[in-house]
Amino acid sequence: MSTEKTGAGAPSKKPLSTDPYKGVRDFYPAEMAVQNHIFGTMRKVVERFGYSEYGASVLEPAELYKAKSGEEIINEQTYTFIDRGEREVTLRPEMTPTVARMIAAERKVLSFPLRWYSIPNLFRYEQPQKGRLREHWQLNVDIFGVKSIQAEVEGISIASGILREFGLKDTDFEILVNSRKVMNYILGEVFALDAEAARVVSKLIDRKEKMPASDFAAKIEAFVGIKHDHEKTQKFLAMLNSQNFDEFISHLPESARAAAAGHEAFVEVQTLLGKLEALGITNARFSQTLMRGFDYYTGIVFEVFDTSPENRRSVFGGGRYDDLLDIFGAEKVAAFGFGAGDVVLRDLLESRNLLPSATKSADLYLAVMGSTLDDSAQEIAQELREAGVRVAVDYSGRKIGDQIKYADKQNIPFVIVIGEEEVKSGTFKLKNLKSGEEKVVKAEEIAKIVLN
RNA sequence: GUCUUUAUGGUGUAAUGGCAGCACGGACCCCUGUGGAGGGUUAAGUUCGGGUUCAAAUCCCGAUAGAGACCCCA
Repeated sequence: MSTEKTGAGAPSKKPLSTDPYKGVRDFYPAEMAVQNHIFGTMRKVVERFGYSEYGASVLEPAELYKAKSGEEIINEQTYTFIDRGEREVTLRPEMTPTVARMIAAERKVLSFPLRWYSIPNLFRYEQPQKGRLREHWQLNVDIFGVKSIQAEVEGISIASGILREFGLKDTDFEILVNSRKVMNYILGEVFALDAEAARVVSKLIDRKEKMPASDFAAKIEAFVGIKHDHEKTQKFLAMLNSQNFDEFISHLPESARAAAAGHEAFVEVQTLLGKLEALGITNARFSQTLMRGFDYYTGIVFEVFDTSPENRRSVFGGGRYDDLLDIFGAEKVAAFGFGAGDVVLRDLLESRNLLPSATKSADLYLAVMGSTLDDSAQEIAQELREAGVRVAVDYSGRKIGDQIKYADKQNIPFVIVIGEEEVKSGTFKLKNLKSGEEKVVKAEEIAKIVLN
């Protein structure tokens, strides 16, 4: 043990682990470059739609998350602790309550509509698994103050636009759309389930794909108010298995069909799909089994899935939540938004080879012939930096060959060797490491060639 | 919280109860104004804590961490 060698008599301490905390990641420069690429692409697309970035602390009063669900139990999947002033504090597990809080606070001052986005890190205490860690970053895009379906159209266009910007084709992903109003109507009115039964059945529907069809059927039949009515159960299941909206309607009980087809919520879904298609978004479709876990959604909900079965988790998800400001006693604001987590997105891009390859830390490396020339090299570098070139200087005093080797390993494309002659004459041999070419240039020509 | 599975230098691996080895990578040296080469030197490892055994990287128990599934999903 190396530690035991060191201390002469001193009690040896166990060295600290270099592992990051369970379920969180270190971002070494290579991973950080990927992360920056992901965030940069998101920002580019979102800002194209006129959205402004906001931010907030990772710490929130725990009550913010209790208030939302109305349940007493603070969710077990949060990091919650008591601070030195006896306040109960939670590391934010999602951004929506925070942004709702911010908007409620400034409700009277802000002019709507607001188009806001943020890329916060979020925490949840759970067992890490594919696509789920304890800390992740999530793009949050929200539009406030737009009641019309155009908010949904815009939000889903952004989601689609981001994935396209990453290089994905419309066939690589699909956008599933449902409506809380549709499902409330179906479960509550058409199948006459009480609120509790509707809630349980909603959860079941959400998990439908995770269990054998027979189990699912048995649970549906056993649970809900359609107990002992086998025919009705079959109808219900057939409805859930529908491939499209028309089929879905056709499986409703005869008596409800006409009313449903004309129901505002049903019309809304179809309108949305029509408008998306008109914008060239061809991969959106109705999905009656899409539920989403949040209780606060009030209308349209959507999720984006990878069409290859490798990534089962939704890449993006969101919906309309018009009532969330209620808990702050603020006047209602219409809201539609979605989140896009970095973990699942990264998995998706990686599986399709759409992540950028190594990035360069500098454009030009100055190899220096001996440390007496360091100062001269600094001066040359400084001038080039003023011209916008990213320049790094070698102070190692190593042999030129080694210095060039280093530049190559760092993926720096150009090298200039700084020696007595160069400093005196002001002309340099600019070496392109990719091609091996070497070109004699004057100082003022360097920037142009390197930045090209 | 539950289950499955894994854990050997920085990385990738070998050693199936009997000398912890190899490759790549790192540092240094040789080659002294031009890279990926070669030669040489060197540092660096059995995740942690128990147990079985004459003997443990190897078998057993526990912990921790990774991967994945469940639960949950914010």
